[in-house]
Amino acid sequence: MRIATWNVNSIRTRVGRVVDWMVREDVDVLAMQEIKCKPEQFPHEAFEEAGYELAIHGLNQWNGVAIASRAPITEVETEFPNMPGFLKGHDGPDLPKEARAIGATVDGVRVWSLYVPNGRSLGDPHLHYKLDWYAALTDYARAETTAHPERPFALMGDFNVAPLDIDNGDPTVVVGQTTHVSPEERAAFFALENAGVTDVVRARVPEGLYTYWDYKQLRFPRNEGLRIDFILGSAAFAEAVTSASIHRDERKGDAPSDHVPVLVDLALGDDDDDRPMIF
DNA sequence: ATGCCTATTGCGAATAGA
Repeated sequence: MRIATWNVNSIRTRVGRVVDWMVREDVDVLAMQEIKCKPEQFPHEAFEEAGYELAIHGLNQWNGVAIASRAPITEVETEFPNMPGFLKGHDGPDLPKEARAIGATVDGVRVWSLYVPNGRSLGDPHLHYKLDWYAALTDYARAETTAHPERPFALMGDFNVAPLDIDNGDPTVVVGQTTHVSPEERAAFFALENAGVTDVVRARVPEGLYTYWDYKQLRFPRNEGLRIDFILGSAAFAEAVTSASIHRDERKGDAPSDHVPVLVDLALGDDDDDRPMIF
């Protein structure tokens, strides 16, 4: 199974690019973030014509997540337990939930497409929201990997943290001045990894390969990006991974997303794609 | 450097992204 994540930054603007890439790369499952539309606005025909079914969670022009899959999608959820909500200017326990998470089961693999809150700036309430979101996600990951250790489980998406200094090549992203690299955000990311899910891509790609470059200030031509998009897999998921790649070329050309896709190849027990069963 | 990129809503300026 070839499974990928991509912050598409509006699926309506990017649908041709996204489906072309999926077909070209023989992708079986794609977790998308920032679709920026409601389900009824999603360009589903292009996916269906290419052989994919969809699970979509979008409430308005902000955020929005989806999963496309060649194999049937079951057990769709649009939030994890205790996922925080957010409403600017408000505080409290019962704020509306944003469209930042969708979970589904495909071929026995439990996958989530996640768009972690940005944080906006140091000291902004949105940063507290981001850290609360991480804490609830960490509790969920620990519970899920403990309850079903045999089931491959993956958290995929835009985590909006550059965990290591080598993941930050953007000179405007500075420890002590901006989000994404603060000790608190990095600690939240590492706590998530310590809850039973690990980065299955890092060891398989070159150091200093980013997944995001700001549209401004020639960030991409200067290669001043961030590595903030990840595939975090449980032990059962991680041991099935045979290869991984970051598709930097998808930042080139006309009307790219500011993020590029991240892909892993899984050798599952019932995988009949590429390896004949030998008796 | 007084400007910077893109998308959405809705038709312009505001919000958001990171």
